[in-house]
Amino acid sequence: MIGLADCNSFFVSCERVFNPSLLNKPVLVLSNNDGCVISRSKEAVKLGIKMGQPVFKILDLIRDNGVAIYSSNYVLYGDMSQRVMDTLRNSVPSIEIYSIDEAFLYLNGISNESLKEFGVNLVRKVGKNTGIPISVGISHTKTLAKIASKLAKQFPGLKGACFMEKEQDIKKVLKSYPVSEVWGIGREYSKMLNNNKINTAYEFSMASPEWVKRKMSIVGLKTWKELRGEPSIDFEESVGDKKQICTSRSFSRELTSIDELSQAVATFATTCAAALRKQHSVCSSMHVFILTNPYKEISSDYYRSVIVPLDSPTDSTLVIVKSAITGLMKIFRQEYSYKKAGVILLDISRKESTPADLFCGYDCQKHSALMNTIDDVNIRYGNNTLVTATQGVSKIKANSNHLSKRFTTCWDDIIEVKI
DNA sequence: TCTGGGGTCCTAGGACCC
DNA sequence: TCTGGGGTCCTAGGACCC
Repeated sequence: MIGLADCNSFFVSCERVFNPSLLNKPVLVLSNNDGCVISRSKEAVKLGIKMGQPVFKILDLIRDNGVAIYSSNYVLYGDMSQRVMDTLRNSVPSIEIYSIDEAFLYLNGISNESLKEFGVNLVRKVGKNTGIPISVGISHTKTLAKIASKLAKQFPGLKGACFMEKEQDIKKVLKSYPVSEVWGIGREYSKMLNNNKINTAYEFSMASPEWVKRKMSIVGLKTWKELRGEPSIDFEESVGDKKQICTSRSFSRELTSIDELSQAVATFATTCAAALRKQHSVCSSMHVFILTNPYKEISSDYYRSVIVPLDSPTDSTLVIVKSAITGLMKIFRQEYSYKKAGVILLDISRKESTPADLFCGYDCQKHSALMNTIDDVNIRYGNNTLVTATQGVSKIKANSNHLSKRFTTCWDDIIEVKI
């Protein structure tokens, strides 16, 4: 049997742990720049606030109902996530961390008779250890476990855990489960399926495998099999290396000068390079892109991007920043103002399996030593303590007007709270 | 005024090979 | 009239996830 543990309104729940007055009240956590809603408490959902909704459209609703709002505090959420995962890891044979707030549980060795009780106890244990409420779904496949966890949230009588085992029970659930809510079936496929008179998960599971494969590729076929109880999506215990590393941001205002844009792109490239080194990899090309504001009424839609090949595989911030700026110069146009930019590192491979390049054009060993030092300093004293000159010192600041403290990780914040 | 960010996998089609 | 056939590799774009 496979389980799925899913944190309820995770970001909101993290805020509540350190501010219990938020319990039972409508609370929102906002995206970067305080732009849109990315986590909602149950009470906020009841007010009709949608996931992804732009904040400026619901200001009245927020004011009239006393909704508490928070800027996203990823340092806090990342740390709380680790605590939840630690408890899960200590409670089952093995786990697969699927996202910041979800993990699949491998339940080998636990008898089916005790699984229902096991789920309820796990919910209690995580709540006690971390303060975070979770839901647990248990069934034959990952896709069915996902559905079970949704039911666990939906029906309070289940005490947070739903065990879905018997064929007739599963059939009954699938018959009233909208196909659009099945894991792996998004907006486009839902539309297509609905057009073909398939509205429930059960109807989908009754379609012919040939038809499903033709319309939805083998990915769709895997989902089809999983709904029928046949495990088809692998359990991955360890996370592999990333195959691409992306850093991109929207700006709080539109940027027009190449200097400001260069600073931003250099900063993104630097963040990417640090992540690259963290997984002991090198990259041999990158993608740089810039966008104007797509929501502006005067249509000036403008997306430009360029692939920059590197002379040899590298993990040097200096080389990566320089190449990113070279790319930016190729796509920048003076007559536009830009709302967003990003850098994606591509062609990533393990550093130790990449042969040294005799002709790389700079002193690789010196760069390596320098990068080690930069990483050490930035780990010890905080990100961006040591930066390249291109990044500049007057950073373009994101809007983040409702930020909570880094209660669990930052000494300055902790002291301030105590006082 | 104001609209997130970071990933994965699969397929079709083009370029190229002999 | 008729213009080979079989294969690989790469990339862009489309779908999905949280």
